[in-house]
Order: sequence, then structure tokens, then C-alpha cells
Amino acid sequence: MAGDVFRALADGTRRTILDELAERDGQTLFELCARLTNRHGLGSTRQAISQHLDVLEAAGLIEVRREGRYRFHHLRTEPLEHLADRWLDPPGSNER
Amino acid sequence: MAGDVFRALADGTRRTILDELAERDGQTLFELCARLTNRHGLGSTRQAISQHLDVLEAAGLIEVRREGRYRFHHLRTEPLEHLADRWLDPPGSNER
DNA sequence: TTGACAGGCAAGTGGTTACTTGCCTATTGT
DNA sequence: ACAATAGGCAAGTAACCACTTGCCTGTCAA
Repeated sequence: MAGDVFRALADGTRRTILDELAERDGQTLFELCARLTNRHGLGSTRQAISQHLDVLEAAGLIEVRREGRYRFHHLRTEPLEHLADRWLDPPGSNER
Repeated sequence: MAGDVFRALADGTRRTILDELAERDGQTLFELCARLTNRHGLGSTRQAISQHLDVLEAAGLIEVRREGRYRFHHLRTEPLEHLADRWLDPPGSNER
């Protein structure tokens, strides 16, 4: 549902996670934790980040690929593509 | 801030309010209450809607124009226009 | 000027959410 | 085998958020 996407994006930490994955896709949980701390000044625990990733996955914004003891996170931009189209038709003119 | 926009859009009632204003701009609080109840099956009180409108205004998604004892609400689509661009560059190739 | 109409203010409540803490499981290198 | 690494589960807490309730202000028509 689209509501899940907006709810997922409503949190600043989650938006930063997407930023990180947009810059370097396929990071593991530990990589993300390290980079969020070092580069973005976020001091969240591993569990907190893990829970954020769950929310992002439920919203379809990331895809999780398990491999051995690693867990790679991939950005999925599809749900982001026509997010606000619902309110943006006027300019053209042809409503359905 | 962009975070305010996502937070504002995270609520279903607020998204429906934007739908209503997209269809018929410049409604008053009472009009909105009536139409949300009758057409969208939402049973919220006037105050609840009023608070939602405050949030939408704070996010820059509506503009409020006072006139006599009426208060007209207008949709502002500008904050919606490049909402997700932040994560959508990859396809092209030319980062800033 | 009085009453009806449109809206505002503010305190309180219940549910949700972000985050922590503590412990557990699975995979891998030596 | 064993320890280190990568991650998972679940209960508890504090803050936030949507919504209600009760009362108040301002505008207009009769």
C-alpha cells in the first residue's frame, strides 16, 4: 500500500538509510551502522537500524538478499516513482 | 523541511483531504468535514480535521486564506514535485 | 442586539512508534 | 572444536501522534 511508503519515508533515519543505499547499494547491516554513525552522525544501535530496515522492506523500498551469514540490502526505487502523481495531474489537462 | 512533507503525507486522512482539495480547491473547514464524511466515509470531528489542516499548512502543502468568518484552503503542489528525486538519479548517469 | 454560524484554543487520552536492553542463533575462520 | 562475526527475537520504555471534549472568540444576518 502507498500509505506504507509515506510512513516509511516519514522518518529521517530511514531516509538517510535510503541515501546511503543510493550511494552504495547492497550494504550489510553492519556496514550501514558504521556509515550512518561515521558519515551521518547518527548514534543508533544495530537493533534500531535493523528495525528501520524491516519497515523499509515492508514498504517495498528495499529488497533483502540473504547469503551465508550476510544480509545484503538493495534499494528498490519503483515505489518512489509516481508517489505524488495523484495530486499533480492539473498541469497537463487530460483527466482520465 | 522535506521531512514535514513526508510526515504530513504519512496519514491517510490527510492524503484524502489533499484529494478533496485537488478535486475542488478552496474549500472551507465545514465543507471539508461534510465531504470527508459523506463521500469518503470518514467520521472525524471538526477539530480533528482542523488539526490535520494545521499539519498540512506547516508542511507547505496547503495555503490558508482568511476572509470574513470563512477560511479557505488551497492546495500547494510545489512541495510534492520533486519529492523522491533524491533517490531517483541513477537511471540517467549525470550526478551533480 | 441577539442568536446562529464558522472557527479557535487547550487539556486530556489511548494507541502507535522509535529505541534500548538482554539474550539467543547461525555461519565462518583458525 | 571454539571463538569471533553477522544477525535475530522479544519485552520494556519514553515520546509522539491522532483524536476527543469542553469552552471561547469573531463575523454576519434578522
